[in-house]
Amino acid sequence: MRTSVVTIKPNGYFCTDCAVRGFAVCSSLDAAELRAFEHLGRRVHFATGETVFSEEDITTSFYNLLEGVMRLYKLLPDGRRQIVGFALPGDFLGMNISGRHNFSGDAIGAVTVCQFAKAPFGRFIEDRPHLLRRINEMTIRELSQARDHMVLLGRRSADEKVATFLLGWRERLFSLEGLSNTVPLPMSRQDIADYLGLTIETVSRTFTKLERHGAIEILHGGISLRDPARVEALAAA
Amino acid sequence: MRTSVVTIKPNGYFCTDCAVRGFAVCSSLDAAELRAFEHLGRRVHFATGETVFSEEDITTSFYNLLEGVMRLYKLLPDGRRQIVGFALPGDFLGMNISGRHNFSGDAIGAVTVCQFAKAPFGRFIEDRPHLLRRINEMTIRELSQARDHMVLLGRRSADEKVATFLLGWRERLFSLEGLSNTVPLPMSRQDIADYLGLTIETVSRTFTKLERHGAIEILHGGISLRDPARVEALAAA
DNA sequence: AAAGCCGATTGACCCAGATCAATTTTGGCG
DNA sequence: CGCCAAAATTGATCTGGGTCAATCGGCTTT
Repeated sequence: MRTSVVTIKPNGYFCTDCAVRGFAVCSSLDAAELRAFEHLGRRVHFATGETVFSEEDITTSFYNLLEGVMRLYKLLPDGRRQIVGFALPGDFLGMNISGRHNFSGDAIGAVTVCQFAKAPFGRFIEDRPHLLRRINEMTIRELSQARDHMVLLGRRSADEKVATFLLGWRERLFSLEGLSNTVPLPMSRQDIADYLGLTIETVSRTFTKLERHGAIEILHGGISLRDPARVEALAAA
Repeated sequence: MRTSVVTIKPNGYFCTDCAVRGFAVCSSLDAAELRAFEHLGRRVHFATGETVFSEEDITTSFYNLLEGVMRLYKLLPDGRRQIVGFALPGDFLGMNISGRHNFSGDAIGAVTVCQFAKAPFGRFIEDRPHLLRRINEMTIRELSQARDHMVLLGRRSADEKVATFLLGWRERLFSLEGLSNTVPLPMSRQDIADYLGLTIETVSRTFTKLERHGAIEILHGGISLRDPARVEALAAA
């Protein structure tokens, strides 16, 4: 038996084995393209709290989130913060037209990203309209989520915001780890408050109230939906 | 002199003469493509208050706004409304991935749109990646605006919201009708309130307050920026 | 020009959620 | 362990903006 010739990728990973292969941008690439694509990205790790990219920074890279959770946010000059979304594995980050990131992203817990230099990535896309179509599709989905979130921020009460957040977060985790009434919340209460346009105290009080009414149970690092129907009723209102 | 052969478009318009030719989606098409494109769209008029498309309706058409202003909004079951944006000439509407519109759009004043049936438009795009790129670019710009608006809705005071709105609206009109301190406001106070996540009374009171302080002057159908620097200071805060 | 209507403004009062201020709980770390 | 710092909870109080209720004013209709 002869020794097989194996290509070893510099950073030791293959796209074919990638955890997000099936649902990230790269799901639009066939096996041959994937081999070319493989040389474009490199895995990079970030520790808890580290910033992956900053608002107003010139965009030099795009990122494909592989592991962990990120908070994406914008700051006002006086320090007020609005979290515009949480990123989960499979999310593609960094697209913009101004040449600068229009929000910051940092790691909630340990994070692994697949980092692409902007120029080579742009060249790779150039003659692969199916990849562009995939990116456009993901952008349109994000835009739809952004509009839903505008409704939440502009027109919903604190109770409705919290209930909607819990159900929406559970729904997003569904595709990654299956449906469960136990919902892990890796982000802090402050993060949740800044996502919902509330203060940390209001978020805390609302959680406590929901627990008192038997709708949820507060766990370490998450919550459990004791009465999903009741939470849904609150969110629907 | 022989009689010249002239192609007459069924609805009597040519894309080459179109008011939004230079900055709408079609700006990515060359002269030859434009002639093919011309047969896809038809001009449709809507009167004040008419609905162009409704949330949850199956998407059968895309729209290129040619004349007028539209309000784009989502409703909660109990009637609360969040306006997610105002559309101006050149805006492209109707893209989604669910197959249904995810917001409603109706005419503020008289509106003219260029309507495209979804399927033929999709086929036209198929082998024209530059058009797809143009659409993607417009989507990314919208997403960036959506995120800015989330910050406004979640973290800004009523004064800041109103000041930011006036400047932002002036800025958007800039490219269409030049920079001016007189800002037409074709939408109602209720529309502004539903865009900013406020009530009509708060919008009205804030306008009055800005006028008392000499920052603006309230006109019929608009406002005039008397002290742009002061309004900018309020918005920046 | 009087009547009627609808959008906008103004005033009086109220309350959801913010702010301020302690605790209490949790999570490292020597 | 026990100590410290950070996060979360809870309580007391305040207030920005909402709610409710009159007007006001500009347009249309006759």
